[in-house]
Amino acid sequence: MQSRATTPRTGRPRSAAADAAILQATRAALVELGWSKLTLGDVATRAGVAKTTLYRRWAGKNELVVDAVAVLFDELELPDRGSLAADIEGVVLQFAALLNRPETATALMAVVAESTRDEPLRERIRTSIVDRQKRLVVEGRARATARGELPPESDPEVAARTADLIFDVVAGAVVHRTLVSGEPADEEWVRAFTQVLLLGLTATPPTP
Amino acid sequence: MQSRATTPRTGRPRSAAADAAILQATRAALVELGWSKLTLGDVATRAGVAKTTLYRRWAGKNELVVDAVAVLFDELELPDRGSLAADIEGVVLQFAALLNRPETATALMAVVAESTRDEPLRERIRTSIVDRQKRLVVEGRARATARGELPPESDPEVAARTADLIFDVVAGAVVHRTLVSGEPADEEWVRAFTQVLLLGLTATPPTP
DNA sequence: AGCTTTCGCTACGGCTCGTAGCGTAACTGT
DNA sequence: ACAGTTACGCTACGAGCCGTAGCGAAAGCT
Repeated sequence: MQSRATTPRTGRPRSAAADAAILQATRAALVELGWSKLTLGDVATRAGVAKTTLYRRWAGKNELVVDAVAVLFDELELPDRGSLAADIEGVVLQFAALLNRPETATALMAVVAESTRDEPLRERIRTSIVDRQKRLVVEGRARATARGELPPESDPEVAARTADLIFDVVAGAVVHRTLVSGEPADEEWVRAFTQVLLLGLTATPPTP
Repeated sequence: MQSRATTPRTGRPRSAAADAAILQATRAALVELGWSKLTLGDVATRAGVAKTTLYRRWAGKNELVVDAVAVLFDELELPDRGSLAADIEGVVLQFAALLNRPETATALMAVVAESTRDEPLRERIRTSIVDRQKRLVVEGRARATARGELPPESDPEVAARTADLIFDVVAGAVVHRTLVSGEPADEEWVRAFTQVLLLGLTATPPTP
């Protein structure tokens, strides 16, 4: 049994430096050119790498860009700000700042568009990008439950569904606000959004 | 003063039938090929029109696809289901069904991606697609206010900001759920989402 | 050493783009 | 009816990018 089925044990190893150079060149090209005008030949030239090398590692533009952008989502953190409301506001602002970077916004929307007709690509997006964000939701809920701000969830299946719902609402709202509506997710907006979300999760229905 | 500054009164008029054929061919090509493999030459052939005719009316792929898809968003309606919750559920399900059509999802994400580097395109999307959806929010709130389910809003500026917030939350959540998370916005999900949203908008904060 | 895999480089056919040029069709005003 | 104006279909073109093939050299392992 070998450590990785896809990695041969013999022959010249793949250059890790080339990998890093290609991904960085991809991000730079995204900033300058955007999605549609980005060409793999250009990326190869920027990275100081032959075009054939690029095609040996990635099947096409989609896969390359997903990998190039995925690491940016690792920057998201969940600093403990003392209350659930403050935590949500903090992570939403971080996410909004990430979407303000031109390479992130363009790349994310473009690959999602392509993924509607490409199931493997969708799976790649899910594992490389979506799941890295979703952990923040789970973490935040656990922290709030420990604080006593949220009632403890007994049924794990219900908890998972609720986490998915929160995740889609938060990420979707920020993306739609910044990219579709084209208006900034500034502090004022984030405060109003957080209030609605928090109320929706914790409040008791008004008694008539 | 002439009716339209861009329409000359002399010469051969542009064929309205060609316009319709081109837009329909664009939608058909989107379904079959998706965004990246869609070529304008192919669209022209499908529509039974010369490629040059297509370029005389649209600047490129982006503009063409926006116009081809915009009309689909006119199908959205706000049937009176008797309560605000039911109204929201209804329109969210409609929107989810619209996003399940392959041409809508692919096209919407792709043009949004391009619009991050193209201000005129963003404006075109806003007037052609976004504003057509936003009217539903305004309409629904007015109806709910008349029913007494929502308190009347005195400050029109606050009302506008709230409408924008609701719109981004609703549309964003549905888009993110179906396209990014890749799971269906079925009735169960819609009910849970509506409950959170409605509670967030109407409930009073819990007294400790 | 010998073997294996990757690398850089060059070159290629194929496709799409967007435009130009031409003759013809459709409509308007005199 | 006739001239003027604009849109149309068609063909052709240079340019650019795609993705692959073939080669010799480099870099590792046994």
